[in-house]
Amino acid sequence: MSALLQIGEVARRLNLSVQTLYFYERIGLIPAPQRSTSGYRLFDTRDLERLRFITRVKALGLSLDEIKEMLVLYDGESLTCEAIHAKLVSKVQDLDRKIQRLQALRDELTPLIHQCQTYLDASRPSQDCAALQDLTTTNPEVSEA
Amino acid sequence: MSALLQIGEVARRLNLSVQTLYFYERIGLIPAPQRSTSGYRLFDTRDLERLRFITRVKALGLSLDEIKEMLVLYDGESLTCEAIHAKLVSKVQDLDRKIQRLQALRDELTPLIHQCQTYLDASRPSQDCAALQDLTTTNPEVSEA
DNA sequence: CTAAACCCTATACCCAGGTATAAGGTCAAG
DNA sequence: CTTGACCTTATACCTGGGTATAGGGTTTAG
Repeated sequence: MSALLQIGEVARRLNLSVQTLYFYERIGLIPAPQRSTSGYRLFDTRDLERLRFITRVKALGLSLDEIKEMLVLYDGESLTCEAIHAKLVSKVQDLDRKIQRLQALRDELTPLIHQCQTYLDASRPSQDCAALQDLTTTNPEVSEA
Repeated sequence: MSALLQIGEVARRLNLSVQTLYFYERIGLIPAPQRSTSGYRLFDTRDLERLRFITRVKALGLSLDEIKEMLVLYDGESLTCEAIHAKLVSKVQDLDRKIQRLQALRDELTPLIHQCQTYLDASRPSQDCAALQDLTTTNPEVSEA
């Protein structure tokens, strides 16, 4: 057990492509692994663990840059509960902000749909749309855009 | 009134950059405007109206491709209530899907935060984090990723 | 000995929605 | 007649997270 694995086997086990592994190495997400005499990459257990950490955190929706920050802590043996807690809290706040922006957009669109619906209900399905009139006559350059 | 405007003035009025207007022309979002004898672009009222429509719809969160589709209807005089209604409904559905994905992510992160909190409360703030252990020991290659 | 199945590097490309830069032409004021 | 604020084109660059392709070397089975 705990054998050294070639890149293809690693890719297969972690469900990543070989190119993705090259890419992760290139951007410094993982360190350069050992090489065989012929120059083949050989990944050990530590490498695999690090990659598992990466894929797991990535699946949680953190960006590669955010993961890189966590890996600095991981490398420094200072991946404490506080540090992780802080990262997770800030990520959740970030998600909340994104959700709110999308909700706001949805809330702006919904009345326009109702407006269209009113026209459709009035059996004037092909008339110029009042909602469209709003869109062309409002002055976006004056609003906060 | 209804004078012809140079590109800089148009950019100023619509709060866009000149380069963005070039870009919109290049990708076919707006038609090539008239030119002066010296080759300067001259935008008329129709051009301005079209741009106002674009900025307004863009502010609603539609992509330039989606706007291009709406402009085809606009150009064909067939920008009916039905057509707009359908576009808006599909956009709202799209927003709903995005919101749900972010919510799911949030729901996955939250218990991890609570787990961290438990350790912090137990006055073991710098110990290895149980949440992290979960992250390194679960097998992402087996899950649905 | 050869063919398949691996591996390597370097480079370019993809998406969206622009932004930046270079290198030049035009127009009005002073 | 020159300066500065405009305008023109073409081209390259940016973000994020990879994917694709070209042109090689290696290893293993038959």
